[in-house]
Amino acid sequence: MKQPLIVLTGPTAVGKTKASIGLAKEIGGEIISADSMQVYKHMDIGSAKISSQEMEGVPHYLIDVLEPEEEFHVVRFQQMAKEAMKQIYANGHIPILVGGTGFYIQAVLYDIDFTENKGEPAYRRELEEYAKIHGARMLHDRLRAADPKAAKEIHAHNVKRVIRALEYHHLTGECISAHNERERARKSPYEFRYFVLNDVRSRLYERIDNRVEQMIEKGLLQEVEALKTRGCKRDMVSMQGLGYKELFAYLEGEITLEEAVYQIKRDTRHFAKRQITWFKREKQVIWIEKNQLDYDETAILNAIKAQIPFA
RNA sequence: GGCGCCAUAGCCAAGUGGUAAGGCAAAGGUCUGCAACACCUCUAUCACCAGUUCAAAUCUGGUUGGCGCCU
Repeated sequence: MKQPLIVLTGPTAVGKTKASIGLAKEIGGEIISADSMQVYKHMDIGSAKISSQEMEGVPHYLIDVLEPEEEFHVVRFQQMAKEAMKQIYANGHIPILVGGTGFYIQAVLYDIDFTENKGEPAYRRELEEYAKIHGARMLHDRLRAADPKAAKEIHAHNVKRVIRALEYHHLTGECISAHNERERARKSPYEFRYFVLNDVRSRLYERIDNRVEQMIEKGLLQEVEALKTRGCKRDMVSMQGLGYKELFAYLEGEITLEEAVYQIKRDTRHFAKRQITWFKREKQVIWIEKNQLDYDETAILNAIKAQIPFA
């Protein structure tokens, strides 16, 4: 029999955290964060990290487990999440995957296979160099020679993805297009329910703007300053986070504080939009529209619970 | 009251006789080892009216609105 798994996601600032606590308490769940920034210590304000008070005793995994200098990516997330799930099942509880990183959710939900290659930094660097010297077009031509199907699917300007496709081919001898096709057909090994909490766009954007203001008031700038003093560099994965990269630019004198705040709001809205696009494409998702439930927390919880037969 | 300047998409903004650049915002989308990343698609008939001309956002006259200066 398949193991149960609940996914609770939605665009940033929609209210996932709050709903997740209510849900966990009702069904005896434990929470695994599917968030690429909340894993990092010392990044509390900007990542809108849940506080221990807010956890209300519900066990949380993958929050505050890495230093900002450490690298984090899907593969690592997948490993850690699977481990956490094992623990939760051992506790006799239901894992609830909560967070806004759709890619990460997909990786554990469908147990996507990433293990085939270890990566070869030298080759990757060579490709980056090549792109810099000869341009994205030429790099894309190389991909066309190696994996024509992938070349058709990946836009030439998208250097990052082109490099990965080339790297994959170099490392495995297989086309990444073939790999993707195979993985796409995968069925989830879990008995899952995938909830997407959503709200009216204008309302969501308003919440985002307000939340950014609050972050600034709470001292986001000081948080970023501390990270900078600590030695964090802009090219670190952790410093790509919303709020961090913009304030970093401010601290280095590239933009004014006002511009930085404007950009954080704008980029966060863009992010929310991209998240929604992602969830629209995912199969078997259950949309929970807050406005249709009159923004009533109990109603939202009940709507979710009603879809969970195994709870 | 007089004189001068201006009026192009939600915002900024090119174009000064040949059939509306660009940027931002908004919207839609891609994504299978950096994903809070990276990338793609996409929005106007030029304040209004009349005239000149084969042809006007571009020239002329008027109307309306805004800005500046003067009395």
